[in-house]
Amino acid sequence: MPQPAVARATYHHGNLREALIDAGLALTRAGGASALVLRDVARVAGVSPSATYRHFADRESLLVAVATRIQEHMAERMVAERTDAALPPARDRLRAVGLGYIGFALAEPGWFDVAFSEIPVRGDGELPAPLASLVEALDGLVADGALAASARAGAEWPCWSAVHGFALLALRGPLRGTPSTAVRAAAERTVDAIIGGLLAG
Amino acid sequence: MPQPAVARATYHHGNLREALIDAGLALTRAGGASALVLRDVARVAGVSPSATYRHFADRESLLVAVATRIQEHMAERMVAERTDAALPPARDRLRAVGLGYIGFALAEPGWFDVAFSEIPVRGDGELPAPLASLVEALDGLVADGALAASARAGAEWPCWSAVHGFALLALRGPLRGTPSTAVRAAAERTVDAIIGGLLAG
DNA sequence: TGTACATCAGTGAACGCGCGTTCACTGATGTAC
DNA sequence: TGTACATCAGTGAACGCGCGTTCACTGATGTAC
Repeated sequence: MPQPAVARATYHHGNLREALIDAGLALTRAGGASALVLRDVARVAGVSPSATYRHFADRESLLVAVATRIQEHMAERMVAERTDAALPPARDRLRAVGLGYIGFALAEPGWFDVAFSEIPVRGDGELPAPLASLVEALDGLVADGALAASARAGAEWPCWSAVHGFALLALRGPLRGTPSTAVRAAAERTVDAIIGGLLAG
Repeated sequence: MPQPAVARATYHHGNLREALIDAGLALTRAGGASALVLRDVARVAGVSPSATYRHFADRESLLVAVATRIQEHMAERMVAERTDAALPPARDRLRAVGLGYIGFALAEPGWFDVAFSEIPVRGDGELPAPLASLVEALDGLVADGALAASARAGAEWPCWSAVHGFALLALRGPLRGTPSTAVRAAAERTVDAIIGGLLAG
């Protein structure tokens, strides 16, 4: 039972909305979406449960706010790094994006759960923040001539499917409990296979 | 509020265990794992809620029984058919298995949820029933020389990852609501990409 | 510069629902003699 | 063939917990005059 993170000096909190999101981040990091319990969020923020309703209409609103924050955080962490110097840069960038997605999921399973398993996807057709680097990487491959312009549309789905599915199999599926080096090898193979197939097709 | 499926004539049910599983199948088909509510299951089976405890230790046990049944059902439906006569038979069989997995998920989202999203995977290292045809298809590719024997180990993961991820993106992700022909095209592209990459690597 | 008052941001207690689970019980069934 | 009794498979009511949410309230803050 965590105590209030910060004992408040004043009756008015000052920045409760942000504090609630921070509390949500702390709780979901350890426990996933189901750990976002309003009583707990309020306690961690040092406030009574009903105070949350001054800033969020309901639990779902807070969950969406937390999920969005996580997606932004994930996008920052996924700035592509070189993973294989033998590959052409554009292709390696796509590889890094894929491995970064999986890497984040395995490093932060609770957050990944909130950001990509529990949240219904936004209706506006906009992709979540971490997908922006996927889009960029694919555009880069077209610019380099590695991917035909005519094949660009919809190229996100094979890529995203492979890494998303792998993350879930590794977190909740039969790969759970497998030594991390073996998981890493399987992740690389999955990413390399989907990219290879995409560029060959 | 569904009424008892069958009004019982006798005090003793006769085959309540099976009836409870059937009720679970009916409920989860429409509502996924969260629709497996013991009161509802009992009502559909025409029995009082506490009667379920004579046959299952708790909700989780019933859920596992229902999930297993679904997996068996899915495996039966996934008997591979030719999908592309231009491909070598072994390769086309793998393609059919992948498209079958996705097809089942899209046709029966509630059941797919129970069988592959909510259930923690069995600890015995055994793969769920529908994966047997994946194993067979991969073995067939090795027998045909399309896949090197040295590359056989772990080849399940890229394949399963791609179709599993695609199913989830199509059911809960941004592809939800897309016309089914477009979804089908994206599914085929995803399956073809992962297979192409796997056989090329 | 001080006072009245609207407004905003909290509190604390409780409501209410969903739902797994338990408990004391009753009806039906089979088996020994 | 009938009776006593153990055993099994149900019933019905209620417990109890988690947890989102509401409601009447109180403390703090800012603004008009």
